[in-house]
Amino acid sequence: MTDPKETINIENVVASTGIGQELDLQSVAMDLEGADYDPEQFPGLVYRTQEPKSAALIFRSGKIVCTGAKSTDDVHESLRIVFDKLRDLDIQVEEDPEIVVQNIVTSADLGRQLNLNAIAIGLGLENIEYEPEQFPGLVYRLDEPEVVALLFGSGKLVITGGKRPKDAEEAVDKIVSRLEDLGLLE
Amino acid sequence: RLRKWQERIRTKDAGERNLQFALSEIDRMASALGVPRSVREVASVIYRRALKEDLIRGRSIEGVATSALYAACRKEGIPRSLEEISEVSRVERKEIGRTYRYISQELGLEMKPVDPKKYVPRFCSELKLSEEVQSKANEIIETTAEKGLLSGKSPTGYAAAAIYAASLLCNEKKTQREVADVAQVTEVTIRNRYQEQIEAMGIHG
DNA sequence: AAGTTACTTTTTAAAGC
DNA sequence: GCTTTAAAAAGTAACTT
Repeated sequence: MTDPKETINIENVVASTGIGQELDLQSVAMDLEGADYDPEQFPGLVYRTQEPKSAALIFRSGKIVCTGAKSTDDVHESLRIVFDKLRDLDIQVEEDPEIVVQNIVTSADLGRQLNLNAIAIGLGLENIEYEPEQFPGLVYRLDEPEVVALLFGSGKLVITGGKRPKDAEEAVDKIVSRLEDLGLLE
Repeated sequence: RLRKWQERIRTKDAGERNLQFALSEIDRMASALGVPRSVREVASVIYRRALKEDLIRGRSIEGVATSALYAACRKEGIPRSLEEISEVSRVERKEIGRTYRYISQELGLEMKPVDPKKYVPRFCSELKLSEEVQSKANEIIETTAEKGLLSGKSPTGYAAAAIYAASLLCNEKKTQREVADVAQVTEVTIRNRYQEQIEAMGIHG
């Protein structure tokens, strides 16, 4: 039997950083090829990196948000590319700006089908949200670690809201043990 | 001081008017849906609780009133789908769903997931199907749900597929389109649920 | 009927309305 | 509250072919 922990896969990492300098997004948009900038729609400029794949949102304040990376290493690599592109445009960028991981989205597989109706009752209707007319997943909010888990009938799940890869592992362990205690796994 | 007193009266009047508007809207929608008086009363109680707990701030009165009615229908065991509810409300389906989840959580309504069987009598009646078909549909729902087929599936689509299957088994066939129309789901959904259900029942149709 | 695209849920930062 | 970005899960829906 595969340990559900070993099925954990990081799907998306969101991080924030800043170059410590104000930017004229209009000119950055003109000089940076592939940049999408529509201030009427959104105040940030969108710049996509190909390898590793990610999308960076660059703001007038010089703050940057990076999304779509598959690991924390990829976040750093993507942002290094963004910093270099800005330097190519003669924009001063700090040596290495602090990068803060804000959210990690993970998927995992419990390896067996789940009876979501029974789980909703078992975990306590006051702690969960399960509205199959609106969304097929059961929403389970954990306190420790502070993450949100989406459980599906297939046994697959999504863990989001964590800041460290370890948060997802701890969450999966807790979910597995709670479901086992309730006799709702297998 | 006179001004402050007038302001209080004005505020009180405004609050009274808002409550009256919300309750009349619940009444109007309940009538349009044809639900019994007990449901309107439960909806009124939920709305007043939401008002007392200050859950309406930042939300529309109509949105909370509609959500209270949706919750009341479920609490009373005669659920209406969000699609049906949105047809008698000027609030869009997505907003009703969001507001419902919010007040449900905040008021601790502890709503159980909707049992698809609750839709069988009304849908079958609209389709003029016999008691026999209803029983068969209920049997299909119960048996297949026990096997875990219900997880994550919409209750209306699940009920629609079971009714379609039962109508075939009882020689009172209704087309997928006819059932889809009363349940307000697509034929594709009925087809998908139907296939899973007959397979789990060991039937070959 | 199959295939594609797209929307539902959750999370998170950013600046501005 | 909303706007934008990414990503997974599974269900439902609306298109086209």
